[in-house]
Amino acid sequence: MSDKDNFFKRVLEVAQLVPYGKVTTYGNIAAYLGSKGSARMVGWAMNQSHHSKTPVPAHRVVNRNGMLTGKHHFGSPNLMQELLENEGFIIEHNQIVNFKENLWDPEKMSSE
DNA sequence: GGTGTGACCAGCT
DNA sequence: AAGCTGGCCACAC
Repeated sequence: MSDKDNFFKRVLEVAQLVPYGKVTTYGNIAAYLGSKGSARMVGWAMNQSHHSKTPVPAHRVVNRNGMLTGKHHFGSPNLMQELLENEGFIIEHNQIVNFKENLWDPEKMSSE
């Protein structure tokens, strides 16, 4: 395995672990990886997630406010919202209304 | 090899 | 109260 992919790939893996109808935050993923302050890196990995061979549900990853900050990176700015709404989410002003209700934490799995 | 930036977060002014 | 800067780690030029 490539050692350089440790963080980058780890973020993608966690993102792929997010179940249907659930969302997680950059900070949670970063904290789960042990680097709470590297939330930016999580977003960066998401940017490269398009480059990743594996399909990454980046639309299930939002910021701490539940806002679709990265919707602009999905190819279509409304694509992210459509995907979330398709999973039963309620988006208002680019923000997930029931975000907190469907918030999923990687640490909560504790299946490591 | 140094500088800048990036889909963020939290603290300080 | 709101705005801004710093900090974190990795990648591109």
